[in-house]
Amino acid sequence: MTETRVERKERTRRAILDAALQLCDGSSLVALSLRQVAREVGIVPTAFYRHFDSIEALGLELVDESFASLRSMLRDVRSGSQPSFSEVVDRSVGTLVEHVERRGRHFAFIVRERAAGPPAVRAAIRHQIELAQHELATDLARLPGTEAWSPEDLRVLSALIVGAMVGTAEQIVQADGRPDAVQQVAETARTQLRMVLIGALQWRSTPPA
Amino acid sequence: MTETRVERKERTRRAILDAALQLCDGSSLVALSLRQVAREVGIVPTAFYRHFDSIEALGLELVDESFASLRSMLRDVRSGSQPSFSEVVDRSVGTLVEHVERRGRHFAFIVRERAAGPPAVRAAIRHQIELAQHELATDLARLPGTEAWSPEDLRVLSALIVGAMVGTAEQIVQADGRPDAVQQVAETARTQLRMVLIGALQWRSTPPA
DNA sequence: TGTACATCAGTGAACGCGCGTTCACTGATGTAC
DNA sequence: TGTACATCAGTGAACGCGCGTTCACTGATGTAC
Repeated sequence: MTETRVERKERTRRAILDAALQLCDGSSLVALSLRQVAREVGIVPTAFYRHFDSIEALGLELVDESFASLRSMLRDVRSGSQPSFSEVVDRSVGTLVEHVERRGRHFAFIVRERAAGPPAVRAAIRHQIELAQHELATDLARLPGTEAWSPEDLRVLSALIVGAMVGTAEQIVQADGRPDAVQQVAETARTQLRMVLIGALQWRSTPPA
Repeated sequence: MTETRVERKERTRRAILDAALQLCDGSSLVALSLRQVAREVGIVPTAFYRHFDSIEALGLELVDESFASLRSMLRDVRSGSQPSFSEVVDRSVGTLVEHVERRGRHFAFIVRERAAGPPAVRAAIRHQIELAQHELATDLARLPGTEAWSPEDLRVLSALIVGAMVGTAEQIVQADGRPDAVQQVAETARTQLRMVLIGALQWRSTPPA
């Protein structure tokens, strides 16, 4: 016996998640059938039920996995001593690129299902993005220059930045591993973040004309 | 005879497009069947083929329709004399809100299928968004304060603004007609645009720290 | 105006297929003694 | 260590259903003369 029953089950479960992620790449979870997944994994369709109640339940699991890696990414960026804006921008974009490349299918999944997944999956993703925005707002409040900001302004700025990052992740996924395209997207993202942060820093001192 | 054969055909075609838009609301085009559409319209499934080759072809038609209204929106914002930044922001956001509310399902369709539609539909949407970004870059080049900008910086800024507007449209669609929620999203969008434009105006004179 | 023919949007039967889900089962792994 | 029993991941047949697509058709509308 080289593998316990528990380990074998976990391996099948993992295979189901990976197969689902791969098969709905380029389509959507709502167009994915339980039988396709079972076929890909090499089990009989009914065996699927030993692991998940439905494709939707599987989708919720994938949301959790995806955001676990996203949160670890955000933790990386936050860690370390208080850096300059320029450093924050470069490190944030760099970490995003690295993670999207490493977890490409998970990010593609999130980007897709956020708008088109089963309702429960969409709700779960929306919730996770709101959490990310909230965490970012908390961090922004600690940066010099934002002391006088209202919570509302912090929220708005966080939403803008997270939105731009989601857009960036989308384009990296679309670049599909071509290094020059990824570099171009990363450079665009860096410039955009700088523009936003410059605007934000002027926000109180220079009200809109 | 109150209706010619051509008029009757056009009416059915219209009904098919509307039914498809309604039925894939909350799901996706890839999960929509020809038979569902036919049932909703009140024709036999095979009659569908008198109007479209496939659901995908119908989707491409919906993309064209959606962007026709988006382009008219952008034309509205561009028209008129050279206004201040503040006016541009307020009018742009106002027009966006109005159009998304009036053409809610079309915008929801675009937002959804952009990430999850059939490949040809996704490509068509991406192309139209690129066109919109290009048009915006052209207009930005005419505003005072951008004379010294590189084409690349204009492109980056356009992408940032269009991205934020897509995000805003997404949230308006999500607000689903609740006036207070729509107002909140609109206010957020106005603030975001102001932050971005303030940053952009400082861009040359204040390089990132 | 009347007639004969053409067009073509919509019909309805039929097909083979993949789907989700049920059910009773098998047999290797795990546990109690 | 050996035996008897429990667990449970995976099996395989069966079901009814909705799907896209084919085909020959109908009959009202439109056109040519």
